[in-house]
Amino acid sequence: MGSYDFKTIESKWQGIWEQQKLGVVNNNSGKKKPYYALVEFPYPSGDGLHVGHMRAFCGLEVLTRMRRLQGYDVLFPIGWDAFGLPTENYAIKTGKHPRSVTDKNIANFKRQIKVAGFCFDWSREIDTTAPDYYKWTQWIFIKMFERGLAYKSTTLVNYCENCKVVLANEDCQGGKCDRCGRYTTQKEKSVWFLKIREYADKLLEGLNCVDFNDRIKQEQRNWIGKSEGLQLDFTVQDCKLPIFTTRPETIFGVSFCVIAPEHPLIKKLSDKIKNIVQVEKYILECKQKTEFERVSKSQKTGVLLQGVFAFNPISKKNIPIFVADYCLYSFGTGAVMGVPAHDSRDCQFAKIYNLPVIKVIEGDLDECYDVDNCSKLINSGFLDGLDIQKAKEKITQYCIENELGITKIDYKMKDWAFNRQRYWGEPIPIVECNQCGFVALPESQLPLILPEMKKFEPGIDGQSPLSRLDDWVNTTCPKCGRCAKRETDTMPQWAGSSWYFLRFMSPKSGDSIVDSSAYSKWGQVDWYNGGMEHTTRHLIYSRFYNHFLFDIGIVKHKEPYAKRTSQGLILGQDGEKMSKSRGNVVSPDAIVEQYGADVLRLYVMFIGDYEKPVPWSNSSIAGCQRFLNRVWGLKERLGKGSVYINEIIVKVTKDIESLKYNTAISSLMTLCNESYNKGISKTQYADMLKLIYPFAPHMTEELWQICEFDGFLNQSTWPKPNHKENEIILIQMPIQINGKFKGTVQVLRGSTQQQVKSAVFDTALKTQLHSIKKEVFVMDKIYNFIV
RNA sequence: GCGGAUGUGGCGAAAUGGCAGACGCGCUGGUCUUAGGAACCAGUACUUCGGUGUGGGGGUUCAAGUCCCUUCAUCCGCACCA
Repeated sequence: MGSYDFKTIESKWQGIWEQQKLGVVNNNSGKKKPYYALVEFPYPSGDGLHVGHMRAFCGLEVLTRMRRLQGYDVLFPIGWDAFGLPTENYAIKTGKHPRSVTDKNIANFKRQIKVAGFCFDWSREIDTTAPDYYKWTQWIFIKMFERGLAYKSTTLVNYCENCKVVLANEDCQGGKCDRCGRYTTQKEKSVWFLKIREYADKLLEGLNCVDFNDRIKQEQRNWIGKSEGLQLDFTVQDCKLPIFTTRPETIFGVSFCVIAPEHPLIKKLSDKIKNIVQVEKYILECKQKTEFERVSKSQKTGVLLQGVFAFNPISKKNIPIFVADYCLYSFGTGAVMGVPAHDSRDCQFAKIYNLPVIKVIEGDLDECYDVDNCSKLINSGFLDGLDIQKAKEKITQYCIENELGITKIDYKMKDWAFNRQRYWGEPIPIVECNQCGFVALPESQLPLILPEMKKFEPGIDGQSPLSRLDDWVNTTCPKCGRCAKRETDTMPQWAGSSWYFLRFMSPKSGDSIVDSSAYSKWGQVDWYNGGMEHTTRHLIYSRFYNHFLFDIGIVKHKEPYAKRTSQGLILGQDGEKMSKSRGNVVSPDAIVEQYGADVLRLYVMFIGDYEKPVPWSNSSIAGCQRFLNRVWGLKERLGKGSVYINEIIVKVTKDIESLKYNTAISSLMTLCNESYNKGISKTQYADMLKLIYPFAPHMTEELWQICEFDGFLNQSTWPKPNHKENEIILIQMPIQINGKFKGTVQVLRGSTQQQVKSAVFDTALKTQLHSIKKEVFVMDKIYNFIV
């Protein structure tokens, strides 16, 4: 059996599909059910597509190929998330313009996607760097600005010295810059923020009505990090010192207070703090610590504020105050009540400074951080004897009634630091006017085009390149007409990708972000697949954008994506993450060249559990090639015999719906092997080709034509199981004695207990079945005799 | 520390509580070939051939990889969040 000529066949069918406009879907073709499948549009890097993209795209490619045969109108678009640092850095390094670099990279990506046979709707291709696209990215920013959701504020922000850019918390998780890996520093800067925190609860609630896997939901919940507690006012001299706690019931266990180095109280009390020189020195040391040093939970440090005390309004005691950098200014009130008996961090700190440990919850351990909820309060005045929950309620109520505190909710998630001091991004459409303050450009002035620049290196001291264009910077205020200056920073890369799923519905709409009839056809994305690494970045940002657009009446669904899945990484053959430096990168181009697109597609779907990481194997891929060659070879043997295909139809359909591509393919392999043994009819072969088509569309289309089946395979219909009446299906039924497997008997499917029993008594097992105590029979599954 | 997962052959893995290891790779032997990194056929967990085997230990059940308890190990995410 020879192999098929994949090169000729694949380019032939790619040409035909392009002519047929196979991926193109019309917004007005009313009757069919719509289905919107979305894969994350790629960042067109200079390295080209890697096999990870193939896996990410192929999952929904397979689904959409099936959906079209099932009679859906399928929207499966693609575009380019093309603004961003790597392109800009590469352009600076090579002296090219990011536009030309981007265009070249896009052309390469497009070529690679096409030779892999993906069936995207190219008529809807979008590019976030195109002015008619980023017009709307800017428009959304203005809408947020108008509603007070975009504001500028001077505060400490994450800054990467290497990339010379301010970063959002999402861009430097673990304190490291996403782009270059370097630890970021904290810098005081004037920065645009989006009030994503205002949407924290909506983002949490929204998770309850979408079909995301639990891992994704949980990571998002953790990232948002909601905590509910009590904000309670201690007093220091005449000043209030609000502290935030989720454990108000431990209030009688407080033996000290800790405030963050940035806390304003220190300045306020500076003349009363006796050791202010020492305190200021400590604060300076904290500022000079790198993020790494600050975050690593080494020995806790701090300095006592001498001469001042905090008054605990509940226990009426005065307690010492420390400044210590384990207390974060960015969370709660920047001040903590120290309860060393019931908090491990406070305990560590108390040990260093010999502070009293007051136990207020009964328990065997010296330090009981994790007490169970039934434990009773002790040493706690009017809370004594209550369990933790009751005590919590009572103290909270007491504080509110006596106006000592309020219940408060805080989030780990911070507002989104939104501007970048770099060139290759969307200009922020705001001017600053001495008279009117910050003023948004009117919609008629959008898009605000990114001006041409020859030299666009980041400026010294974090100045944006655009600030060097005096002609561009100096403008007039749209409100009062006086002189004004443009904002010179650009938006982060996440801006353009936060709403792109909407643009695909009507990519050319000139007068609105999305055409309303197009929106009413497609609405939510039915299934969105992308990388796990975007869970607390793009996925959260785009949900935020959509909730906002819902609130201003642009979209009708609160949540943009009904279902979200994430493919696992494809690792190198060595089991390590693919990277150029390790030299373990597999290029899809090389695989397509050697094996063809169908084999590559089939293999990335067969390689393992779709949602788990899996190492690439250069030898395993040959199995997929053999399989396709065997399917090819079957065409010579049609009509001689018959094979059971109904179960396979059901299984493949179900498996494709539920990300179990590997088992779908393995059952097709079994079918193929059986067809060689038992023979296969022409109609069964037609069904088989349909089932393989989503994975290996080129070869199956060719076989469809060779076998002279009707029309094109891509226009046929997805097979349905065809159960013939009185079809005789024999099965091997396992027989157990005392729960141990003893052998099988061949019976008709659906045989009754009596029928199976008599079959068993026709075998040698009969001799072992003397005094039967009990029998367990499950039709078509098992017969267990207890003797 | 918190959260989420995952532990099954040499490898990737499969199994609505019902024959553990399907399917594929690799490996062993054979057929056919000038040749084999082609194709085909047979075999491939361990075994003292009674059985034993899904990280370890308990339990529920006629029946456990699967459910419950416990323990160990690995991976991922967040991480001094009060």
